[in-house]
Amino acid sequence: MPRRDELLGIAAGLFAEKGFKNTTVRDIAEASGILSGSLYHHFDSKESMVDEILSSFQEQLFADYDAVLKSDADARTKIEQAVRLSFRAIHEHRYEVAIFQNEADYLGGFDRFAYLAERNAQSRDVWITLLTEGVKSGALRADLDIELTYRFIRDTVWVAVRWYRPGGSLSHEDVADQYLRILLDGISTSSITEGGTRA
Amino acid sequence: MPRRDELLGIAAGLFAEKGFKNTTVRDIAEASGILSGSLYHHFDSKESMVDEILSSFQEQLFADYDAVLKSDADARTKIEQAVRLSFRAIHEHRYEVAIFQNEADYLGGFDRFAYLAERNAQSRDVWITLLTEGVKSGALRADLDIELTYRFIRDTVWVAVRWYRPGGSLSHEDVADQYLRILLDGISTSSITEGGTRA
DNA sequence: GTCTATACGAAGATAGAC
DNA sequence: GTCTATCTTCGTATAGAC
Repeated sequence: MPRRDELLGIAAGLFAEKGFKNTTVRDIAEASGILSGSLYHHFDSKESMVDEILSSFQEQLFADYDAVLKSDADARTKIEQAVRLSFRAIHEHRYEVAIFQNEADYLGGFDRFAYLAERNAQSRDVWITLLTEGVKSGALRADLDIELTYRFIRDTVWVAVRWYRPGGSLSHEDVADQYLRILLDGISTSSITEGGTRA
Repeated sequence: MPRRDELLGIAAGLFAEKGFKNTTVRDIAEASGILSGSLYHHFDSKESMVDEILSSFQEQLFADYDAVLKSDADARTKIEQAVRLSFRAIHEHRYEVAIFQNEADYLGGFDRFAYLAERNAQSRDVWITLLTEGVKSGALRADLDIELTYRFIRDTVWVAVRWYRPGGSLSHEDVADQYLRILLDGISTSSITEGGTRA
């Protein structure tokens, strides 16, 4: 692995654990076994490091979403796929996901990170499309508040990065299964609706 | 309102919006219309400010949880009450909730904020108890992974502080209703279980 | 590619006048 | 209760030697 990538990986771990602002350039250098000045041989600034970490991750993630969106599976399958790929992303890129979750609000305020907001909007489009399809096709309840459901799914999925650990008792596939089960069917044995389709 | 509380409120807003570390003592002073040195007449440090904000909020919140836990309602009702009071807390104390959500991990590392971890454990106890009761009483599916379900609920509820705004199109009661509906019944019109109780 | 040395600014905090 | 002035430490970043 090129030195540059190695350093980025170390930085990502620290940013994810302690936060961007709470991680000093000296911390990153020390964790890498070099001195802070030496980092500037590889990067122009601490900001450039997060930038590279986040942008390369996002690019990959959205390529995956696009593939799901464009597939010809039915609405419900697409939703399941989108959820599963999100948990896979948490598994494979947990530092990147954590940094995005924790810092996007703050970083998004700078011009340089305007793409974060764009990606967010893009992700919303994907989900709103999938959910709308789902309701139209009859796979999802017709009385759903699509916007709220989108937020619910988005939050539910990504927030798992706070506790998910690769190598724990549940694999990312297991977690995705359980989450989907709750999301699709709920935790209750009986419905609270009056006049729902199931009761 | 005593000056002290007024200043705490202003600080809370800034901490919630920009993060603890990203908010400078000078920011707080400026937003309060005074100079940074003057803040130290009221507080010994920036840390003391978050400390006071978080600890007083937590005390109140846990009193509410305890009341639910000790009530003699059935398991399902208690779960609903616990969810509703959480959304009410988001409504009434959104800065405090946001700060806790964003900074607990980092702050929890300091001795002074050890109580945050204790409160977290306490909250877990409440939910595990409620969910276990729920399964035992037959109100919740017997095949639930209690630990995972706890995390799911905790995350789902509190993360709403990221987008909920008082005065928006949905009241906190509306949001709680919709969340409970999804949590309890899911978003689907038909079950994905094979051998579930409903299918 | 890393080190030494250091500049520069920002941030938390203090002392004493008003 | 706030201001003026200031100290100190820390963090980002740079320059040039090795």
